[in-house]
Amino acid sequence: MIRAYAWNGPFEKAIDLYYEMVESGVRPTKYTYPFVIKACSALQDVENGVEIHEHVKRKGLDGDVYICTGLVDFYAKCGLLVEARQVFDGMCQRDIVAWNAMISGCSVNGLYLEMMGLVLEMQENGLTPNSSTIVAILPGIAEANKLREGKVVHGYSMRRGFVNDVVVDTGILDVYAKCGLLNYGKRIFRVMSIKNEITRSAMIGAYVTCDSTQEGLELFEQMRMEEDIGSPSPVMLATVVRACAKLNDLEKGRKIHGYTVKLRSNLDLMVSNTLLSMYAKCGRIDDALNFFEEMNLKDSVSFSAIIAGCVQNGHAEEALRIFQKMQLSRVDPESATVMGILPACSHLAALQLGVCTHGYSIVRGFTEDISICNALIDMYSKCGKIDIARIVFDKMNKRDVVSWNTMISGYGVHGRGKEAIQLFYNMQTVGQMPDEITFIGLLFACSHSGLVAEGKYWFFRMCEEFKISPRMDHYLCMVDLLGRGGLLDEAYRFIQNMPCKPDVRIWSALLAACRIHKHIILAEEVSNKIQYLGPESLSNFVLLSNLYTTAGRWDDAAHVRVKQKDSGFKKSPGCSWIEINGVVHAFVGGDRSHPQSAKINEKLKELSTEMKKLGYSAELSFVYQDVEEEEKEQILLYHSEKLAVAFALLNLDPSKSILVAKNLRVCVDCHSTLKYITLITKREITVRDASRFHHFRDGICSCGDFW
DNA sequence: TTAGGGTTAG
Repeated sequence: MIRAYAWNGPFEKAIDLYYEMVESGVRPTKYTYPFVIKACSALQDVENGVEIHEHVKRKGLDGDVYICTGLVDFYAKCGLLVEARQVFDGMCQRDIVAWNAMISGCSVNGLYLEMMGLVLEMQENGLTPNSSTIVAILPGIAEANKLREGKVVHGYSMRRGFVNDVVVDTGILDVYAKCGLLNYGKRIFRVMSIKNEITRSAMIGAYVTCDSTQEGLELFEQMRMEEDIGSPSPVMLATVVRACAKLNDLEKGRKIHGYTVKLRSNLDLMVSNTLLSMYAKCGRIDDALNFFEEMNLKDSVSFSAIIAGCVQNGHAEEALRIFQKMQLSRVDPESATVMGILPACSHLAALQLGVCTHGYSIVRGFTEDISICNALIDMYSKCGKIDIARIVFDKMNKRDVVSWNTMISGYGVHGRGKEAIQLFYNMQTVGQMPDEITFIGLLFACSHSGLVAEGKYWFFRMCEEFKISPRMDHYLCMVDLLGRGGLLDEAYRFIQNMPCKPDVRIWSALLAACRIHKHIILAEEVSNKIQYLGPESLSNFVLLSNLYTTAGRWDDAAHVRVKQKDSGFKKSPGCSWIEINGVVHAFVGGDRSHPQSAKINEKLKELSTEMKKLGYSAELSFVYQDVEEEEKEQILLYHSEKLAVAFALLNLDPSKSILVAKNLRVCVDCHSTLKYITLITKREITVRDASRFHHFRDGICSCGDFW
C-alpha cells in the first residue's frame, strides 16, 4: 500500500501509513524505506524525511544502495545539497540512479560546475550517461546559459538515440530558448511527434524569454482555440501572466486573471504571486496591494514581489511597512526580498536599516551573490557612505558591469570625479567592457566635478573607440558639463550639432547653466525654445524667474511667475527626510504639524541669530511669493531641509553625523545656511538632493558650491 | 522536461 501511494499519490498517505505501521508494532523492512522516502521527496517534506533517515540509521540500514539512493534524491530535491552529498559519499556502492539523483540535485540548485564534475566522475567510474542523466543535466545547462555544452549534449543524445523522447526534447528545447536561440527551439518543437503540456509551456516560455512575448501569447491563444490544452496548468498560466507583465498589457493581464479564477488556479500560490507582480509591473500598485491583502496564503515570494512592486512604483515607505509585517508573520526574507529592501533603503537614505540588511545578508550567505553586493554598493552610496560602498566593492570575488557602473555613478554623485575616472581605468585593466550606462556615470561624474576636458575626452573615446552611439542621456551630460564649465556658446553649438532632436531636458540644462553664469540673453532665447517645444516644465519657469531676480529685473521675474501660475504649474512641495533610530521622519517645507514643531522652530531661530553674527544674510531671491522681505526670511527658515537638520540636532546622538535626503535640489540659501550650521555646531551634515550629494563640514561643502 | 519574487542610469 505504501508503495502504491508513493508511486501515484497522495504522498501524504504513504507517510501516514508508514507511521501507523511503526506505531502498531509492525517492523518496516528494507523494502519499505525506499518508498516512504520517495514520498517525502515528492512532498519536499524535510521534517519527516530527516526523521525517517534517523530510523534507517538506527536500523543499520544506511548501507543499503536503494535506501541511500532514495535519500540522496530526497535531500537534493529539498535543496539540502550538503546532506545529499554526505549520503552519496558514504555509499560504498553506487548505481547510475544514485549518480543521476546527485547530478539532478546540483542541476536544479544552480551548481553547474559541481554537476559537470559529477558527470565526468561517473564516467571515470565506468558508468555511461543514460537518458535520465541527460534529463538531469539539461536544466543546469539551461540555467547557466551554456550554449556550447547544450549543443554537445544535444549531439550526444542524437547519437545515443535519446531524442524523439518528449522529456529529453523538451529539456533541449528549453536549453536553446534560455541561450537565446529561439529558432532552434521552434524547430525542435515543430518536429516533435509527441508533445505534452510541459512541452507547450516550455515553448510559450521560450517566446517570452527571447523577447517574442506577443508571439508567445498568440501561441497560447491558438492552443486554447484548438483545444490542445484542456485546462492549462499553473505553470503555463504563470508563464502567460508573466508575458502580460512584460508587455505591460494590463487589459490582457486582467482577462487572464479572470480566466484563472474560472479555473480556480488563482488559488495556486505561484499563479497568484505572478498576478500580484503583473499588477505592480503594470503600474497598478493599488490593485497589487489589494490583491496581496486578499491572498489567503502568502509565502516569501509574495512578500518579495509586493515589496519590489512598491519600490518600483515609488512607495518605498510602504515597502518597509510590509517588510515589518513580513517579519511579524514569520516568513523568512529570501535574497529577492533583500533585493527589494535595499533599493528602498537607498531611496529613503535609511542607512540603519540598510546596515541591518547587510548583516542579515552576510549571515544568510546572500553576499556571495553579485546582484546583492551591487545593491549594497548602491545602498551605501545613496546613504552617503561612499567609502563603505567601496569596501563592499573591493571585497567582492567577482564583479559584473553593474558593479562597476554602480560604483562609478556613486563617485559621480558624491562629486569625486577623479576617483570615478580611476575606477574606469581599473575596469579596463581587468578586461570588463563598459556599456552605455558606464559612460552616463562617468560623464555625470566629470560634469559634477568640473572636469570639463576629461569629460570631452571620454565622450569622444566612447564614440570612436568603444563604438557606443550616444543616447539623449549622454548628450544631456555633455551639455551639463560644458554649461556648468562656463562654455555656454560651445554647449549651444553642441546642441545644434546633435544628430537627433534635443528634448526639453537638454535645453533646461543649458538654461540652468545660463543661470549659474548669469547669461540673460542666451537664457531668454533658450527659454523661448523650451516654450515652443512644450510641455514646459516647472523648473524652467523657476530658473528664468530666478535669473531675472538675480539681475534685478523684478518686473520680468514677476511676469514669468504670473505666466507660471496661468499655465497651471505649481511648485511641488519640497520634502526632506531623515532616519533616526531606524525610523524615517519626513518634513515638508513650512510644515508645523510635527509634534516637536515648537522646539524645532526655536532651534532654527537660535541658529539664525548665531549665523547673522557670523555674517549670514538670507538669499531672498529664492522665495517666489509676493511677500515682505521679513516674511520671506521666515519662509526660507522653514525650508524642509532646515527643519530636518534642526530635528536631527535635537534628537540625534551628538557623535553621529547628520544625513538628510531631499526630493528637490537644495536652494542657495539652505546651502549657505548649512555651511554656517556646521561651523556653529561642529557637526558634519550630508544632504542628498535630487541631483547629488553635499557633504558639509567646517563651513564648506564638498561640491565646492558647484551644483 | 516547463515555472512565481531581483541590482546600475534616467
